[in-house]
Parts: sequence; structure tokens; C-alpha cells
Amino acid sequence: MLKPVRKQSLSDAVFDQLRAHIVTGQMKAGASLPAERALCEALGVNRGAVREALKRLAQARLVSVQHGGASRVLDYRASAGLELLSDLLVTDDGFDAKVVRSVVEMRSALAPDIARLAAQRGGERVADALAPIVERMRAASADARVLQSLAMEFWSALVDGTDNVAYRLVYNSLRRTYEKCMDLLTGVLEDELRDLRSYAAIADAVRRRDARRAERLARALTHRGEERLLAAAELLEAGRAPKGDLA
Amino acid sequence: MLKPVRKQSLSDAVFDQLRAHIVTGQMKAGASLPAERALCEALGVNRGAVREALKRLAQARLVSVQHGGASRVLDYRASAGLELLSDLLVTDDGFDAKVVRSVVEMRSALAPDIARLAAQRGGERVADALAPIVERMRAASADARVLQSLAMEFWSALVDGTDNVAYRLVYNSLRRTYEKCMDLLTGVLEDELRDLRSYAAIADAVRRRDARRAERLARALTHRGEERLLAAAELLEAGRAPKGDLA
DNA sequence: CGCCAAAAACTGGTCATACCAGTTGACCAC
DNA sequence: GTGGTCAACTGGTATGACCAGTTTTTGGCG
Repeated sequence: MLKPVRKQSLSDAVFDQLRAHIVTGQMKAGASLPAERALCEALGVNRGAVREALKRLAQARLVSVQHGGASRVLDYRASAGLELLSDLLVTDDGFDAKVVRSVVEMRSALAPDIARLAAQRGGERVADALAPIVERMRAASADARVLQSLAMEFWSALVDGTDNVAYRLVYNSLRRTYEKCMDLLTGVLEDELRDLRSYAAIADAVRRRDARRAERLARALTHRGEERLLAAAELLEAGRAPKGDLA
Repeated sequence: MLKPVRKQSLSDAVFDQLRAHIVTGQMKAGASLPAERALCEALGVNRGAVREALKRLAQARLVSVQHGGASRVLDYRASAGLELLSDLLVTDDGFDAKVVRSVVEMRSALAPDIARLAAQRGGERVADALAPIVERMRAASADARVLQSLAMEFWSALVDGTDNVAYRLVYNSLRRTYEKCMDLLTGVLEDELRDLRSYAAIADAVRRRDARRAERLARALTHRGEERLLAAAELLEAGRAPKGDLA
């Protein structure tokens, strides 16, 4: 299995480097950034590349730039958006257990409401999208990785059913974060993934517009995985198990 | 009351214009963008400005650029992150009711879990941060706008108490979205804002680490506001009440 | 000495123009 | 068909100049 080689433009590299310095605290909030021209020289790149990177940093609310004055580092915890989550996930030596825990917790908090709203607003329309996914899960129940991917599709369809754009956007951000450490978690979640009965039951509840039941089922389903994930995350936090399979 | 004039760099203007074209569907997903040099000429700006804007659009996952090939419009619903929410809020003639509804619903789904975790993990430390805020709310109970701002602080402190970075980042994004239409909603939420007893009770539950109670109180508090907000949003959707006070 | 305004020395913002580098598609030899 | 070349796109990088704000220095006046 070959992967496409990763190509990175200069401004991307500058962006990554500055972002890393900021989120790791090497550049403290409130501090002034070097002038653009100084950064050019220090990084050995053209000013345009630096400016593109700074514009992106400003959009991510990691820095604030001001015409005439020096650019300053912001407190990302106070200003950054959810997009930053996937960047916070990876540290020098593996993954940040607290970030993993955060993702898992938010998933558990949102999943029941997503199922509820999908049942309430989606009904048959959504159930018809869910059915073939469950069917494919049944067929692929051997491969945890495929199951994982199908479960993602399942939740995506459910989120679409909520007609809630905020949930949709959060799902996108969470998914990107999750995919970065998917290999690490597939084993831990295998129980949840193999619980086809629950997926089918949620789909059924959605079809019958039984919001209460869909909500309860989703809560139960994610709750089980959450406990194992939290345990695994604690293990990761304490015992240093970077890259190793947590299952 | 004069407001600071909006100063916008050229690349900001280009970004806004292209983003608007994309989210309104005037540029459909999958379509190719004009070449950078063509955009320069069409917009009457330098190529650097166009490039800065495109880099930001790429970061927001609204377009994908590829060295050598044409840049293409992405399906923002499938790829954009929560940061986009505040941009989706404003339409030609006011606010998008569905976006308002989405924000309110997510708030209701997260608030109980935030209170629960804050109680579980924060305890006195968080309660000590909450107390002065509640006190100030008591003092300022006359002005709904001040109450609004203090309530934000209250939730912010609670979110900090969860030790959950995902919640923190979602809070930041939601807050930005909310602040755009705050005037519209302050009146609707006045009931919730004046319910100082609930805020104090949550702070108390947090201090006693009573997670269950904190969760229940938060659910009740946001639920009440939600119903009024959803009713107001429907009204906004149906009857065209842009900018008008919904209270 | 202390204050304040002019000026110099920063800062980021915009511009024009080259040229490098990857992609695409047409075309042609094999 | 396969693979190669080439021309014409596309975006990526570089340079150097100048505009436009902000901050600091400076120097003169009270």
C-alpha cells in the first residue's frame, strides 16, 4: 500500500513551524513576533511565503497582526477554534491523551442529541441512507478497519439527518482529529464497532421517528466505547504507550 | 455611539468575496476557480493578495489548490470546520434562522456535560472563579446586556473547569457566532439571564462536586432558553423579522 | 527640567515583474 | 495501446520597490 508523498509549500512549512512554537508555549501569548522581514531572513524564505503563513495564523486566531505594529501571539485557548484540535493532538512523542479524551467525551455528549434530532427530523429519508450502511457493516464485520470507516459513514448520515449545520461542522472537525489517531483506537473500539444490533436499532428508531429511543440507544452505544477509550487514554497518559496498539 | 470603522486589507476583501460566492452556492462544489492571474485582473488587485486569500480559503477547506492544476471549490458542508459557522450566520437580509437554531441546540446538548465535568474535575477551584461572576450578575441584574456578557464569563469559567480542550475550542467558535447576533437574542434570553438562582445553584453544585446535580441544573437552565429561542427562530424563518427585536 | 510636536525608524500592506515547478493534453514515435 | 516529448497552461518562489500605518527618538519650546 503506497501512500502519496506529502508535498508541502514553503508557506505551509512556515505556518506549521510557527503554529508549533505557539501551541507548545515556546512563544508565549502576548509576546511579539519578529517582523516579517526578520522572519524571512531567519527562515530563509521570501516575504510572500511568510505573509501567507501569517495570514493563516491570524485566521486561526493564533496571532493578531496589525498594520504598522508588531504581530502578537494570542492565547489560543481563549481564541482558537475547533480546527486547532487536530493540531493539538500530536505531540513530540505520540498523541496527547487529554486531547483524545476530549474528543471522546464530546462524541458522547453529542451523539445522543444527534440521534434524537435525526429521528425527529429525518425519519424514513435518513433511515433509507442508514440501511445500506448497516448492511455493508454486516458484510464487512470481519475487518475492524472497514467497520470503522462504515461507522463514520453511519454517523455522518445521522448528522445530516439532524439538519443542524453546527453538528455537521463539528463532525467534520472531530473526524479529522479522529482520523489522525484512528489506528490507535480501532482496537479499543472494536466492541462498539461490532455491535451491529445497536446500529441497526438506531436506524430502526430513526425510521419510526422514535426520538427517545434513538437517543437512548446512541447514548448506550457511545458510552460503552467511551469507558474503554478513557481507560486507554489514561494508560497512554501515564505509561507512555506511543504508537503502540492500545487494544 | 460611534463604532470603529471596519478596516479590511485587500486579501481580506478577496477572501470574503470568494467565501460568500462559495457558501451561497454561486460557485458550486467541484467547479474550478479562475486562475490566480485571472482573479487578479478581475478583482483589480495584486497576485499576492489573491494568493493570501486562496491560502486562507484552503485552510478553511472551502477550496483545494494544487500546484500546477486548477484550484477547485470544495463542498463546505463535507469539509469545513466549525469556524465557518459565524460566516454562515449572516445572509443578505439578516440572519439565517437555521444557523441560530443549530447554535442553540448544540448549546443545550453540551451545557449539561460541561457542568457535569466541571463539577467532577473542577470543584472548589472552579467554584471560586464562578462566585464573583454570580455576584456581579446579582449587582447588574438590571441591564440585560451586561448580564449577557457575565453569563458568557460564567460558561467560560465552567468550560475551563472541564479540562476538556475540545469544549473550550467549541465554546470559542460558538461565542463568536453568538456575538454576531447577540442583540437579536438578548431579549429572548432575558428570562434565562435573570434566573440568578440557577447560576448560583450550579456554582454551588460545582463546589460540592455534585456532578449529577450540576448537570441537571444546567440542562434545565438552557432548556428553558432553548424553547424560546427555537420559537423565535421559527418566527424569524417564516415571517421575516430581520434585525427586529424578537422579544 | 518637562512637555509636546516633528521627524526618523520601525512595523505591516501593496505592487510589478521576473522566473521556477508541477500538471495537463496534444501529438508522435514505437 | 504504450510511452515519450513538448507546449501551454496551472500554482510556487523570489526580488525590490514603494505606500501606509505605528512606535520611538529627537529636539526645541515653555
